Amino acid sequence: MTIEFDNNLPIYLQIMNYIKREIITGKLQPGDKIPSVRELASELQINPNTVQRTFQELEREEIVETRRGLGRYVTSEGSKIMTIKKEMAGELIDNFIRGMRELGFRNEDILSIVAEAVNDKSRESR
Amino acid sequence: MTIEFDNNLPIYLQIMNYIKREIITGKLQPGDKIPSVRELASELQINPNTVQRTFQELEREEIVETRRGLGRYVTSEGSKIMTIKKEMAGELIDNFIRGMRELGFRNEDILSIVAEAVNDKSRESR
Amino acid sequence: MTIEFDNNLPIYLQIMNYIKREIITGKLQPGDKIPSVRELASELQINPNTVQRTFQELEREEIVETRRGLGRYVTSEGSKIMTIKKEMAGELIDNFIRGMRELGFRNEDILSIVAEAVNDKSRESR
Amino acid sequence: MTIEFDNNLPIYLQIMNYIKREIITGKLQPGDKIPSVRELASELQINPNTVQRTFQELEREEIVETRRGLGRYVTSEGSKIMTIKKEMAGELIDNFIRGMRELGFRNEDILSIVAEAVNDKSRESR
DNA sequence: GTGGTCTAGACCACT
DNA sequence: GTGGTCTAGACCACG
Repeated sequence: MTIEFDNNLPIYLQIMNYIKREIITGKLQPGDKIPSVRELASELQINPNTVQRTFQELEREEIVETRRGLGRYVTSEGSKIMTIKKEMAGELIDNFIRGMRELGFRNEDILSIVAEAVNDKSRESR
Repeated sequence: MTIEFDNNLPIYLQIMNYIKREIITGKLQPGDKIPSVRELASELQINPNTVQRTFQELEREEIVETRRGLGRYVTSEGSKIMTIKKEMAGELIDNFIRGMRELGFRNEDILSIVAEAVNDKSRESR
Repeated sequence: MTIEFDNNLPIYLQIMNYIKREIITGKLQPGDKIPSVRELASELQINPNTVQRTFQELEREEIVETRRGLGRYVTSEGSKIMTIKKEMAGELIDNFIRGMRELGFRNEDILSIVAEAVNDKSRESR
Repeated sequence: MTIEFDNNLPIYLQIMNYIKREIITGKLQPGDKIPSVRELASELQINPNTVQRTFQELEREEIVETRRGLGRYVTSEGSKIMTIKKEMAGELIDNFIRGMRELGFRNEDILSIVAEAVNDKSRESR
């Protein structure tokens, strides 16, 4: 596991997003154990405090839960996962459409631009 | 002119975006004078230094130019405007599509979601 | 007469330098009349105050002198011209050599670089 | 570390130049940590904002990079250093030669003047 | 501890 | 009037 950090976004948010994506795409399943703070910190070469903060936030969002003395686990509540996915997608799309409208694009423009981009970029996907 | 400030983004960036949008949508034309630092600061109820920062960055992006002792003007190079629009739109769409892909959406999914969202939100547009 | 203004240097200094060069290279001779403030201002499309300032400074440096009711003239004292030339050249060379030394260049380096540059740039001269 | 400030040039530019020279002459190596904003500000007896401005500009020129919460470091890309040196030297020499030409000096004149000045000033160098 | 942003207010050079 | 720079001091997020 490696993450290329983007300097503009707090590291803890980048890790949060990374873990959420792992869950959404099924690489982390509900009930799976996630790495300990120390493990993850040394693996990613970052400060344990930062990892700690990541997990705190994930817990606040009820995506991860602590089992005393056993470690942290992905919430076993499967419905939560779909909720996260919808939330993240909803945010993405809202941002996008609001931004495009502010630039003066109309609905048809937006649709055709997306259509083009989606195909154009299919080469880059793996 | 009023801007509702969003606390998560630096004010100077929000003003930058605001002005870029004014240019893109034609409310500010190439060669137009933009407000002075002091004017805009008092209008927006913010510190002149913050406005100064905004203009400095816009100048670095060659969107605005200073004429000594006279004030600042939108760059008279019309071609710049299309460039800005494309840059801003490109960034929006890249972010969006990358994000959706990371969430596991496929091209068809993305397209249909956008189609739906665009119509759904047409009420809000004016 | 036209000058392309460089935004980093005050306009009045740029005009001063321009006039000094005209004198040094003999295009303006000692005793020649120079244009009036209004003439020069309208020719260069700048504020008369700026031209006024230029002339004031040139007068302070005794390069130009006012003859009441007749206009301004290049000083008739020929020796002054050589002085100006030496001053300007001296400043240029001091700046240059100090700068190069600060960058760690040695005497030999400086000489060879200048030799190269001088030849390299002879194409551009007209 | 002390800098004698020249009143004609903005302080932040003088510090920028100072740091660039430190890097070029090898006193600051790629990857080295540079002083924190507060440190340098108190050392040079200037306002932290001024130092901040300095570093911001150096960062924009990719000479320095920020590691979040850790401090700022000289870019580890060694090639950048030669680029800076060439840029700075190129600017010096361009200014110099253009200036001398404008004063009516010919290539031979320039060369001999430099030769003389370099030797003349060798006393001051160390 | 670090840097990033912002406010308040000042002085200066330039047009 | 304009912008450019600087000081003084504050608050915040991040690691």
